[in-house]
Amino acid sequence: MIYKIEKNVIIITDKSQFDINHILKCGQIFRYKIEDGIATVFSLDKKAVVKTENGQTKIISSDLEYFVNFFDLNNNYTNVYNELTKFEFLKESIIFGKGLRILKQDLLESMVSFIISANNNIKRITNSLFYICEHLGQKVDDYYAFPTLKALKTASIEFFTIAGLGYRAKQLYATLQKLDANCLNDFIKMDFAQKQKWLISLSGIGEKVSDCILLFGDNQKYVFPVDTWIEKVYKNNFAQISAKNRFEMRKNLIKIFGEYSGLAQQFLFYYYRENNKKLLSK
DNA sequence: GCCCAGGGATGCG
DNA sequence: CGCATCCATGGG
Repeated sequence: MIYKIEKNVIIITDKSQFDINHILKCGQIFRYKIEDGIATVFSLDKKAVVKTENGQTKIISSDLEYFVNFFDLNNNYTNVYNELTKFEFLKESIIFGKGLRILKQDLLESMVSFIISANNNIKRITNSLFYICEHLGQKVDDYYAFPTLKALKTASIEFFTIAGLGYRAKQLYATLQKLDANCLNDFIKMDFAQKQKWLISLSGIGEKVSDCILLFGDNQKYVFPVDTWIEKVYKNNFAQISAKNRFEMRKNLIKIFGEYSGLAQQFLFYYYRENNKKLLSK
């Protein structure tokens, strides 16, 4: 057990298991703020405030059970770290991002977030998502919830354009019109191949976005989202393993990292994106 | 003005 | 199939 709950606060003392800065800044989530060292995280209609003082992390929320699952706190990462460290290539990335964890986010919120992420930058993705919440989500205390599917389906293409989605506005609109509570429930019962096939059949979702949704919104391990950064990492470090395109890079990387693919990808994305100038030339 | 950002859809051979 | 091209938009 890496946490305890005292006086309605989750307490974590092992920073090698949980570093809120790395968890939030590694690109898996967009709805968060860090001000004066205090992090605020939003997921669906929930909010958590995360403070770290004297090496002790406190998570404060009105729904602790939700955030125990969200932060995957019943999963001890010690063993995973030991296995990941065996990959020499990952060592620097793991040292840099020690305490990074894969969040267990909502499926629909992940779908919307990563459809918007395509060929976009993180700042603009963040602004768009907050805008959508402010205008379609219910107000809760001092913030806005992620909208319900019903609310999202009422939004027009024009609304999403104003939200800054660019050409992704009509893609998101089209996908939302295809969704309902039934198909999201059916998704849970599908096997991996069916899930991937269904996701890619939707507008605005290709292989990379599908991998992000499966990794962050469905806790899948055998995925390796290859975006522009991972492509650079590949060209700089795996040039000897020939790959014509991102599809082949993904296949090769999953073959190398196996069940640790999703997490390895996240460490690499974070490390190389944060340090790109000195590490990547191609 | 150019290039880039957590790529995907489309059309052409 | 593989591949080239287009797609909005803000920032560097």
